[in-house]
Amino acid sequence: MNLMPPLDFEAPKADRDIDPAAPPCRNCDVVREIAFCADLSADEIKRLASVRCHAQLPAHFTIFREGDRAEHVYSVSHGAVKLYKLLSDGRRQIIGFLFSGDMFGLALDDGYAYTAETLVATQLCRFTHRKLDAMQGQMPRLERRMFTMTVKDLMSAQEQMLLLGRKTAREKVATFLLKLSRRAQVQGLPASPVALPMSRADIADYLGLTIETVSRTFTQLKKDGIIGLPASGHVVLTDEAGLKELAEGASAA
Amino acid sequence: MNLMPPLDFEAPKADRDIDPAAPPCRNCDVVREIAFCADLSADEIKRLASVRCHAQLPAHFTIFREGDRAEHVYSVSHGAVKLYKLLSDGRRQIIGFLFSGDMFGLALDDGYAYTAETLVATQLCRFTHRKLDAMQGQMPRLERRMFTMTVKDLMSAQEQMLLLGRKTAREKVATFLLKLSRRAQVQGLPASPVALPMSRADIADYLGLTIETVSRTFTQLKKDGIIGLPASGHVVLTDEAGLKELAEGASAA
DNA sequence: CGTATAGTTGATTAGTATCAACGCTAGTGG
DNA sequence: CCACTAGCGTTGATACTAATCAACTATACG
Repeated sequence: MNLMPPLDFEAPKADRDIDPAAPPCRNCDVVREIAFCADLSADEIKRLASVRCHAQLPAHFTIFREGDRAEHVYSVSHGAVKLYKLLSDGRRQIIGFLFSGDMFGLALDDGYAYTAETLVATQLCRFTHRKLDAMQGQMPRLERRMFTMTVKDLMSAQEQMLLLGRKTAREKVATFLLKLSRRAQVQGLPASPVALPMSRADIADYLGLTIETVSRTFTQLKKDGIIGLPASGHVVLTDEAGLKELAEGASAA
Repeated sequence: MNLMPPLDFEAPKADRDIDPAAPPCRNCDVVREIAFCADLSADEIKRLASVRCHAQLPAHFTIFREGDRAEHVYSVSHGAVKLYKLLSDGRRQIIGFLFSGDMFGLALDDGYAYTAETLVATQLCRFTHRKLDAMQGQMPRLERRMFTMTVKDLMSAQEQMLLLGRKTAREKVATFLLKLSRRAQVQGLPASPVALPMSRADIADYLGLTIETVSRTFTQLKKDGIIGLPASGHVVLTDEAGLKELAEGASAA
């Protein structure tokens, strides 16, 4: 099992590096379309902006920890974030990788249910739950949007349950690569040379495997001509149809 | 793996047995508190009631299938329901067991993402998405309530990811029993002789195990004096503290 | 250029799946 | 009313996937 503790053990001072006067996100065009700011009127965006903070965080920065009092909701402007839960002996399950436009930090009373950490240098939007709640009823489209995004997250989580409970290592890796590829396309990036901003350990903890099994599976898929591994951190989907078959569980080779 | 197809292969005629004039739920007192009808004003409940259907369904009845056009949202009044996803070769993952007050059937465009089937004779409330959408903005507390319930479902799904990806068979079963026990308490039932309305196959497909492993694990927990198995379908939590330790991953015996 | 970290590969083990047989329970028909 | 049968659950023997342990290589960093 994995004994990797969070990489950043400083007191969780999320406020450091959060500058209310920081400029808005870079790739706004794409993000505006998919983030929870989508669908809003100009007026609504203005009101929302008044309770928003931007932050530029370095890679491997702990945004908050499981159990921390849940004060903020976040939206990824640019970069990548992982969310994970830990067992007492250090076993870790990554419950999601987030990219531009994704939202996280929703919680009910009991504090955050997971730890959030940047994978790479990341720009975030931050909103306080309190202020959002105070605007409750005034921005129906925002509430609606957050609801829809949460339903989508739930369905994605259910897909992941199927993966974790019933798929083989090979199927898990295939599904993972396809998911990353589709996510890249949503961002307007090419489907095929997919960037892997996360480590093998992260992939393993996301798929319920060990580092070694992930590595072996990559190698095997490469040997079978299904993927290419040109450079560390990048995968070419040579045979996307083959990957899809694998991902859906066409059990025989 | 499991080759269990849905038990009911009739065309999905959910309308059969759905009688708009049927009486409202039995254990309303409890259900009203926890269902999504909670928090509503009398007026809101009245309006909601006007778009609601009740249904009394037999055990092992398929309510809808993965991929069906998503027309309704459901709330369990009385009974128990399982939700599951299938791989093409029949492998199955149960993504949730639902009881009184639980909601299901939310979907985005692409049809239901899972199949829903009763475990026992079950009474349901049904609402059409269309009519609920039409009331959008008019019943903020209802929307809020559905949102909160979805967030709760998401957090529960994330817990289950940790279970499926990182827990051992023993830990999985312990976690499952505790979860059932806590759910029973919410319904005002005793914590300890817990009813298991689902088969070993269902439990296995919920925990990402096989029937045999579930059976063996129950036997082992009984030998260790942690649980009692007085009759089929019931479990006594003899050593709740021990179960909790197990569930949290206190790895050593 | 040297060291630390991440990733790959190999050998072995362990936990759970698979295959198989058997017992129990409940429903059925004589 | 009771033997019969079907399905569920349990138990045992064996197989196999992925984990563990270990060594080595490649990459990044000071």
